[in-house]
Amino acid sequence: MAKKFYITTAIDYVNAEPHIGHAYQKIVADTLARWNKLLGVDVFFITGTDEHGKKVAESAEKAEKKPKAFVDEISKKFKEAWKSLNIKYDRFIRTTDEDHKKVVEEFIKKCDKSGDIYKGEYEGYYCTGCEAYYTEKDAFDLVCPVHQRPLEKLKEESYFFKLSKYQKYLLNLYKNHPEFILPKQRRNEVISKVKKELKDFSITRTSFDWGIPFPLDNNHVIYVWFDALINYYTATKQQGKQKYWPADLHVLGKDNTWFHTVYWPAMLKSAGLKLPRTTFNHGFLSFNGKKISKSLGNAISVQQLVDKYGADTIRYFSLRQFPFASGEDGNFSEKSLIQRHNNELANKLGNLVSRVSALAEKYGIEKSDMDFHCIKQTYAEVKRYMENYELDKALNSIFAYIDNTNQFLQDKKPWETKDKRVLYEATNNIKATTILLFPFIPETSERIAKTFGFKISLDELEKPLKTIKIKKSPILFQKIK
RNA sequence: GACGCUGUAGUGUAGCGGUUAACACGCGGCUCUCAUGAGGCCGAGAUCGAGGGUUCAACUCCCUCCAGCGUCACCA
Repeated sequence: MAKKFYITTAIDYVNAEPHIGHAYQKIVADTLARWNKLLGVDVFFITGTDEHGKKVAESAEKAEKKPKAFVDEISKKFKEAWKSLNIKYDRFIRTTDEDHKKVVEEFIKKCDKSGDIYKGEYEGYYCTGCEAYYTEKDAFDLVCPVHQRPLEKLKEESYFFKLSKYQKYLLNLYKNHPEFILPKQRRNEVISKVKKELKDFSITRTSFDWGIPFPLDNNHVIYVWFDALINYYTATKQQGKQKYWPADLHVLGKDNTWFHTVYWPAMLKSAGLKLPRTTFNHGFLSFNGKKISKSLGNAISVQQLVDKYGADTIRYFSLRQFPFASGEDGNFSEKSLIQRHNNELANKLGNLVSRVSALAEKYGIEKSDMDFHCIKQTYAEVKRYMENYELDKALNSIFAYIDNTNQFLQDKKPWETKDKRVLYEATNNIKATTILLFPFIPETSERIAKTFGFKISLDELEKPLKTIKIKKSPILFQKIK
């Protein structure tokens, strides 16, 4: 039986439209999913939207829409954005999906059976003007930052999850499974915080009703986070998908780290379910040097970007520019994107395909006993990088190989010698390059494969190419500016 | 404030005990002409944040300092 790989992205909160920050995460996850598929692994890849909670209810109200109509609309935009970027997921899960609600209810009952849910009082600082609670961090001097008036200390009935009970369990988990929290610096942060103190957390609300009803008490709805995390489990409860549980990799932003590395494993333990293998907590992107912020209104839409630059350019740039594995923040600058598009995609890859296909059309290709050593080596390198989430380095390796092929051509001068075997070799190199590039820039890879008539599959990597008639490729990447 | 991370050519990064300190872009020169005014070759450019220490040997380990950044739970 093939090895399985269950990969998820965070599900996005639908109080605003998708921006490049959301897209970055999906691109990485899609590339990892495609890479594993290429390796012959049985992959299950999900993404989706998180649609409950107070903020969504408020945003809907502002837009003068019913919550459901509102989330339907925004959720659709996320779906469209991922389609335009060729994010090929197996399920797009929404927390308003019927099966999800059922699974969440069952999940809570299981936690209750374990004795981890109790009724208590949620205490916080409340502003009647905002109708919201503030933490002491947000509200200096316990004064509402919006209304500038003192906050009231209020109590509200709420159900709690016994997180405190799992402190030792979690610390053990981090110790015995260092790969549970990647990258390393995030792990350190979590460990030191968990060591300090772990408080139980409130899992229900009564002040609004846009949420899944709490199965143990109908006056309450479930707090969004508790409901949202369970989506990963829900997706595997579908027919035939049970075999994928637990997740092998949760890809998420560092703002979600605490929930995925503390709440989530404790919840799963409580419900008697297996834990995911790895959570990868990546950094944030800024856009042209500025923080992406809904309030600043500078969140450029994914659709706009794709229209402007093309899906593969966005994918390539996102994966090549930022050292994903480091977990550091990065700056998505259009200037750098254009540079990389022109130099790397157009001049190196695009031009190589163009020159080789033109030569092959003119002179033809003829099978030769070529050496696959370099191809094997590049593949091994790329594989190693991919295992470590070093997508930028993997691309660098592939492009070094493209440089090699350009050098090889310069050296052999097939336009003078008309040596069909040289062209055959160059064509094979392009084939290898294309196969390795497929997870990163699928659309372009497919176009190249069509020009040279090969299948995108690892089996083809070292197989000799069929000597079909080749026609000059259309331009793959038009230069920008 | 607590804890943690980072500081390497103009820019983005790699290296993490012994390298002529690497790669990409950018920059300067030369060159081919099959190709998207693309490609190839050569070159300039870094006393590896500062100061101590450990070591036969430090960008690489330790300490101090300076600078920047991150996390600090109900924010998807």
